[in-house]
Amino acid sequence: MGDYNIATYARRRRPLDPISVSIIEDDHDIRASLSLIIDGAEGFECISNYGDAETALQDISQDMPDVILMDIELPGMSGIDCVRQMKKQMPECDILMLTVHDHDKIVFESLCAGACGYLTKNTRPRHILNAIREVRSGGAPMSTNIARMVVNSFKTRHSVGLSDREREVLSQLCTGKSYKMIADTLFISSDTVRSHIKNIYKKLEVSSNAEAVARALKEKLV
Amino acid sequence: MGDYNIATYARRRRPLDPISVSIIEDDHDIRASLSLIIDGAEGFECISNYGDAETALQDISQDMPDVILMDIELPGMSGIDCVRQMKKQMPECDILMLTVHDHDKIVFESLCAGACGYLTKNTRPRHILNAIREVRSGGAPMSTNIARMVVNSFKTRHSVGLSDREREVLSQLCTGKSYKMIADTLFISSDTVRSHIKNIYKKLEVSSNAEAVARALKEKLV
DNA sequence: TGAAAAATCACCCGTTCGGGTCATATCGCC
DNA sequence: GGCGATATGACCCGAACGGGTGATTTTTCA
Repeated sequence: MGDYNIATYARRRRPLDPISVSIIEDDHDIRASLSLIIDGAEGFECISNYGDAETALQDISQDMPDVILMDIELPGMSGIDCVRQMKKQMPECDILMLTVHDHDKIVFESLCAGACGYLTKNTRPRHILNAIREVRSGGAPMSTNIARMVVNSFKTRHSVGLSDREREVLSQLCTGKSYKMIADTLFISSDTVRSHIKNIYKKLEVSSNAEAVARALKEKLV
Repeated sequence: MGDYNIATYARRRRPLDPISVSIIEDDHDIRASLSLIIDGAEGFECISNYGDAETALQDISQDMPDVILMDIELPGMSGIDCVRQMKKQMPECDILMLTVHDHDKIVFESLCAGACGYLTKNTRPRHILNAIREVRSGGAPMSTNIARMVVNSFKTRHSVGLSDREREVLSQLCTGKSYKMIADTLFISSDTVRSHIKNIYKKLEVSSNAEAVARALKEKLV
């Protein structure tokens, strides 16, 4: 803990130090070329690399890198679980996923675990270096298609054919209010609220309060 | 509708056409310089610009731009509401927010409304042109700090001191299961589930199913 | 104009939920 | 060894909820 603070302090005091990078990637060739790319560039330093998550988790706190490049498909523990652990050990460290996967689930899980950026493996060397610089200066570098995926995930979907009033009631429900409280807020009787909610349940194909709230929030219906 | 499809078809067939851009921005000077920047660049064309949302909404369907640059602070209807309307009229059109605001709420509201990217106004002219190109090729250009803000919003927070078992029960609750169903899933009695849930309520400071689910999902506790 | 959809309200009935209280077993930690 | 936190379980009670049925009014749209 003491060491940790000193390291952080040193990094802040000497911003012209090279950015130190660790690589976690099971393919030896890719690991070697990433290493070369980073060490060969002005202002970057590859201080360690690992072929699996377990070894990395054990040893990386000695390295204290500024940035980690993380593959997802590793033997044993996945790169995503590894991110979760790493972030507990070193919350100040920026982790960039560098992987072939570009499916929603994997991308979002990585970001939830604490990754600060997400590059697909076809990214050119100079773009990788740019991304490392960018993440270190407070950004979140992503491949273009990943960025769009991330931004699209915010879009409110109105897929289910709820009426305006029903959406209004549902959004009240999502604040955790009781029928009575919703009724008071919308200036209608609580029987009317019940009536709306029964219709909402039918349209959402659910049968309880919690289920409706869960669907509404997960699918961004409100 | 017919016109709309023809326009789309034409755009897809002739990718070398300049990218057509409309600007919605109330400051005349900024509007004029953006116009100049875009028209002065190879491969771009500024086909229209508006000083307020209402006029834009009325007339822009004639312009059918590929990309819209949208300010947020407009006289009358806000840029965010304008995005919502525009997206209904022209779902294929990419909208980039170009504004001074960089507060969470405004940024996320913009993206929920359907914006495909978000640039802060200190963005350099050539970066604006890059962003337009990027959004047109399926990306989601954002200023670096905005990107980090967006990515951070995914992070699972474990701020509230729930025990592992409590988190497990809560995550079941968030799927909309009844106490009985959770009990069966976790192989415990439903009275135990109730007991856990009562403790969860205390820790989350809530007093109902819906409220707990809402907090858990909104604050990403599970 | 006239049918369909949406919004409003009411009542019944059985089930689930929320709050309270209490008890036991286990685990980690000082 | 004992204290606190956690996990497990039970019982009671009243309030809230879910499902069904039915009715009136307003809005919408063809």
